[in-house]
Amino acid sequence: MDSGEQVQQQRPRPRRVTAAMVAARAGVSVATVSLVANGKTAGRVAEDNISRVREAIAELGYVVDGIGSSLAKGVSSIVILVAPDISNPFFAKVIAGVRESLGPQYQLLLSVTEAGEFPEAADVRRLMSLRPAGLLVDAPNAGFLEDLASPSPLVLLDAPGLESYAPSVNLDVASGARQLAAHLADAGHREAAYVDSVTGTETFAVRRAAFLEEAASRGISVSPERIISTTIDVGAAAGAFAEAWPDWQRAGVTAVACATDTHAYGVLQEARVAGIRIPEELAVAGFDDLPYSATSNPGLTSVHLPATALGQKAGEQLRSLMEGKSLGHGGVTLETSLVVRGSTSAAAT
Amino acid sequence: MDSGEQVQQQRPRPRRVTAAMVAARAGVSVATVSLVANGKTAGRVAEDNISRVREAIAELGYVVDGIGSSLAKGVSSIVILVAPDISNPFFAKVIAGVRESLGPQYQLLLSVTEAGEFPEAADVRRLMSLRPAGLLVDAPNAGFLEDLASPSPLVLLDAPGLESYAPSVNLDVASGARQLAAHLADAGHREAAYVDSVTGTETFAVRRAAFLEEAASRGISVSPERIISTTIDVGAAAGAFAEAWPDWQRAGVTAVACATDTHAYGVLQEARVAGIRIPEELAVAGFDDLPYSATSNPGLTSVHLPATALGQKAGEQLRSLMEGKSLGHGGVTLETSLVVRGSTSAAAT
DNA sequence: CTGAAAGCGCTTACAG
DNA sequence: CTGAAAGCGCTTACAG
Repeated sequence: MDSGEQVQQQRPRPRRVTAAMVAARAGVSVATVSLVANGKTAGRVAEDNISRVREAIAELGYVVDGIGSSLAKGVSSIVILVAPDISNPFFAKVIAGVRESLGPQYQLLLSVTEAGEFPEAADVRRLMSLRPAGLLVDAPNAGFLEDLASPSPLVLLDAPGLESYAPSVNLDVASGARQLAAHLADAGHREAAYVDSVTGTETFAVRRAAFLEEAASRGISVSPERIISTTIDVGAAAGAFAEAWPDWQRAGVTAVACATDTHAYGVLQEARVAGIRIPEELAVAGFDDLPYSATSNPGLTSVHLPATALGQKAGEQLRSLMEGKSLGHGGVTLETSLVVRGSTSAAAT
Repeated sequence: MDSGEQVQQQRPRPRRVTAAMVAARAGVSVATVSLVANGKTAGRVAEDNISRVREAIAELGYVVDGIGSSLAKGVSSIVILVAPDISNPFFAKVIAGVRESLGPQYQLLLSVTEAGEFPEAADVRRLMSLRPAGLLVDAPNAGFLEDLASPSPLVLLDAPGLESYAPSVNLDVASGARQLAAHLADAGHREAAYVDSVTGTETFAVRRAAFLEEAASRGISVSPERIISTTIDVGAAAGAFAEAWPDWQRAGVTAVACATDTHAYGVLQEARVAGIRIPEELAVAGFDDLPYSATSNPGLTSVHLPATALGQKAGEQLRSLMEGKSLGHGGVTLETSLVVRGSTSAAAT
């Protein structure tokens, strides 16, 4: 603690510096100040006026007022990121990627709602009244997009099957899901279960469908009563698994695939409590490949999803849109891949 | 995937509904519309006009324009949350807590920067030009607060020693740190190391100082060369630990305390690779008590920090401030407590 | 109780 | 190249 007791400074409340003040100081009109402040001087402002204004701006510490500017332009510098599940650590990386590619000109507004929920129509309206420069929607469902009808540039993240609504950046989760099913089949599993996310987003439907299809085609049985759903929460998943396990065990289940690593952690946790040996007695796997999946013991087998790249790509696309460029045709799809660790293979760590 | 191919709707671009349109429809002035829309009718608008306006609002789907309103009022409905490390999952809970207590009237704007960095003066200026209704700053340092000089209501989170700058909600991390040192001393450790965060925020300084002091007083030696720092990242911590371990081992180190669980995961990961037995050969502990700490094997001993409560309390305080109430005297401090698990105690899980 | 009007701070045709 | 002016959508004294 290097700060000790500090007395609250009673600074003279700094008056907001306006374009008019800069104009007066530089001896020009506010129109000219606006042109200079926005870098729109090309062939419209004399060199010496440019420097006079720049000086005045620096001296007064002038910053264009975001609100006034937005009202005049009809659009703000805010980019809204809507996502159903910010509590997933996966998401922090997505945000970081978005931030990086968006640059400092845009401010990122996070729309946070109840875990797994999308904002209500009223919330969306309120958000839109901020006149966002652009919108990013993560893991949406069709219903939400129908309601949205955004007049602002819009890019979807992780929205398989919804590409027709807006430019999308997707993850090839189906491929990862198939790799996982194949891996389990190769290891000799014949009876499996699936822990899904209750979030009604398309990406989870795709993960499950692809896994089930590939599993079936490889002789793994996953009957409907062996598919359960919980929120993306370690405790919730642990509880649901604890409740389901006796039946599953009786049915000879030897492998559980989970919609996210977070769900899988819950299963691992409960398994430890219940003394279920992993992977000998039960193989466990998830999606996300969170940093902790490499750390847990045993390590968690997981479908790696490139979170940062997802955010970056989406930010890039949105930026192009906001700058009025049109996008190269077809959405972007990023690769996923299975990372095998000790939770499904005694040979791995 | 229940959506299949959808054809992009070519909706007639929905014209923005303004107060003037509502006024025309209801047969009143825009002033009256504004009063009704803002619920400031008490003794100023006739009952039948209120209902006429309400009807018109509903029929047209009018929403007060955030930008126009902000400009007129001089302040927006945006609350800015500044934090140096959003990649820490701890943070997602803090955000959720803030969101909950702030209510739907305020929009949460996230200021995201490079991991561990605070926004530059220029970034802050740009943010302030949005005329935020309030500011929340997580784990700040004194320098940043000096620069900030915010005219908006401001509440600090996890800002030990900085209470003089603004109302604060703190975590008693020192107490947790002391409990941890005591726990290690009781377990017989005499030579320890510390993995710190490079983020120059006060909370980490307090954690370290309290740990070192209590350790020293209980006969645990942590010489300066046994204090290393990395970003809050599993891989970075793993690498730094790998490099330091040979020396530490030679010096007889049997315990490592980490500034965050994330750092500790890195140590656990590297320990597994290097075949270091936990906790027999090396005891490991962190701060945060992330959900994964209960799941890892061995479980990670950690100082539990009440993340959601932190966000909630801070949101509450800010809300009071924004509503013009003055705050009860003295900052709030939330308890922390040590959770002992297998990483420091063979007896625990 | 009501509305006309000023004003918030800016941007952008427009006339010169 | 430059500035006066209109306008963005709202809120808030103010006069009635």
